[in-house]
Amino acid sequence: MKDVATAAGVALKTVSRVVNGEPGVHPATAERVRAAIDRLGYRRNESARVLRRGRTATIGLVIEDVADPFYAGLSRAVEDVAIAHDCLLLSGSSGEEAGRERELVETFCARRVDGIVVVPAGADHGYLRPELEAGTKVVFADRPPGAGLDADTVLADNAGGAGRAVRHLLGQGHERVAFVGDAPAIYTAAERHRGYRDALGDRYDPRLVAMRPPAEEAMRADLERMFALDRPPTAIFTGNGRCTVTALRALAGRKVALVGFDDFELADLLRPGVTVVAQDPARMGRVAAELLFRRLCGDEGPPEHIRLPVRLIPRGSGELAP
Amino acid sequence: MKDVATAAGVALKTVSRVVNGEPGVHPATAERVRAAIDRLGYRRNESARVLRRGRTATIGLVIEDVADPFYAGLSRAVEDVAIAHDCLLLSGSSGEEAGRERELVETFCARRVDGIVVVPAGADHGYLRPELEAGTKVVFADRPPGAGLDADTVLADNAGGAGRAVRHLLGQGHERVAFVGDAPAIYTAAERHRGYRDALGDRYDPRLVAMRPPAEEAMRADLERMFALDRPPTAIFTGNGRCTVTALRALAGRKVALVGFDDFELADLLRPGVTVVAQDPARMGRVAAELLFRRLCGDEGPPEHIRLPVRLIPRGSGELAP
DNA sequence: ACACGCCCTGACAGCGTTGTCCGCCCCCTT
DNA sequence: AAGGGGGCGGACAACGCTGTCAGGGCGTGT
Repeated sequence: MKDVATAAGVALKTVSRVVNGEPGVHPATAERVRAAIDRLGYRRNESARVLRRGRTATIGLVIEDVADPFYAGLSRAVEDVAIAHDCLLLSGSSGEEAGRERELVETFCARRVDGIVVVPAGADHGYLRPELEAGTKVVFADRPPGAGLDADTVLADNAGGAGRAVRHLLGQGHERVAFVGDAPAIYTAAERHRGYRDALGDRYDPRLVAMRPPAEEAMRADLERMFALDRPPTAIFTGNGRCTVTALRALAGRKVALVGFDDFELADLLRPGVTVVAQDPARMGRVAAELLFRRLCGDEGPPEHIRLPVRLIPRGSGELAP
Repeated sequence: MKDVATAAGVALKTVSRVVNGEPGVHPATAERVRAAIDRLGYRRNESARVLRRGRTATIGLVIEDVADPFYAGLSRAVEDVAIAHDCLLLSGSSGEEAGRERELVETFCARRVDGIVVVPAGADHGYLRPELEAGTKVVFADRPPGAGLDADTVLADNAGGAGRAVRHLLGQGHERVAFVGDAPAIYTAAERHRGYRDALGDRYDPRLVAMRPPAEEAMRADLERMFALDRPPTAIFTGNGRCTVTALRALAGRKVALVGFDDFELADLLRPGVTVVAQDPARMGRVAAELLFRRLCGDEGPPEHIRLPVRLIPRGSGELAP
């Protein structure tokens, strides 16, 4: 910038004014400055600007894994909202590890992001307290923060959606509905299990429940165990997109009714089409990011807890008779 | 930091030394400083650090759309490599618009990212020249830069893979193989078309070629037109993952052999399984990012042009007889 | 013609950090 | 006991930018 000023024969501050489109610069001068800028290939140093002004125009996003379609969709929506607010997005995948989540959040804070959207992997967010006090805005998406922290949260209607799925299967005449979900430590998995159990009431049988990170072999074993029971399941409710896909593989053509939580591409092209309880990851991302920007714009209201609806999409697999 | 120094009763610089783990600080002093840091919830301001040191420990990634599984996979791989080098990742989606690509790249440069991995949407990268001269390292992935710029590039073997797919279909006895690809302005689409045409030789018939952004209705019309020909296609080669999925929907059960470029989840669960020429997006991301970091570590060799192999995965749809 | 005011420009400080350099003090050696 | 050296701590400037404030030149009104 100094070089530009020298080249254009003006003061540093005048160049700054031109670069920032501030008023009060003679058009001819501005033109000379712009010419110098082009000639020298000058580009403003945002780090210095940030240092001076205190706002980074950057938000952070911590998700579980960008390569998961659910989070990819959420990610894209957050990005779009950020762009609309002239912000950039720093993102990182926690890989479902609390430590990694914390590292990411702390790194983002050290870079003075204006705010963060977090899909928490850990259960303790005490480490966030100093950040929150320092004014960093945080919105939790998909899962709530650990106990003792009341913050903005955007969740899907997990238990409700699970209940919906189970009642749909019961409505088809199924009496034995299994649940295949992710590790119980994961909030969404636990909530969906709760919704499943509540909807089943007396019919609930823990032998029909398998909860662990989805892996084909393990799931196949779980399913075999269930099918070997006296009264085997005639329907399965899977707890998230990856569980659904893994289950479809593990079932290998066995004819069972199935409803999955989370929609996924090609669910309609399989035979039978896969009935799902669909969330809208893009909407979740958008809502979370918009809430974050409202906070950044000075909204100081009490923490909001938004619950997004889910919807059942019948495609065939959930309508199979027992 | 000043506050910490005051609180600990030491000089600013001493705190800096503690924070950076520099030697030459008495253990007791260091402990006092750390206590003050904890007490005050101090966190180093990276912006100031960047300003002073000149390195941001951040790299940029410009892709077409994070929500596309191909780019999501690539993205995750780049992120992993960045993390391994203690770098953060700024990412943005160009949405296949040259202007947006340029904006993203320029914004990243203004933030002084150390380097950028770009999946170019535009064809003219003259705007990058000043950045390159300023020392910003750029690696192109999936598509090469526009003419006149020789830079590090990581590409898949597009034409070769397309030829492979077509020869596979010809080997099953097909004489009429159609190509359904993305817009011809997209490098990968054009290359795959080239491979397709070269492999067909005399059998090439432009009436069996449809190239445009994949949308179900338009593609259905294109396919109907082809099937209405005197000698309709008995096999289809689709030019990328989205085209494959769109084509599967547009075909709606019509029995035609099909090989798609790009693998996708569930391709094995459809009936028949979808035969594909698979690239490895994670590998592309990893290779590109590692090349970038080699450059950042001072490798000044001539630009590299890496071509990644693809592999044919037969699953049934490509093995249907005419 | 003079005063006043407006428009434009520039000097300067400071954002929070780190690199350089200097000086103190203590301990060891002679 | 005096001199030298090393280990430790501190003062200062600079990174590139922007906010504040002051000042110069020129037009306008009386």
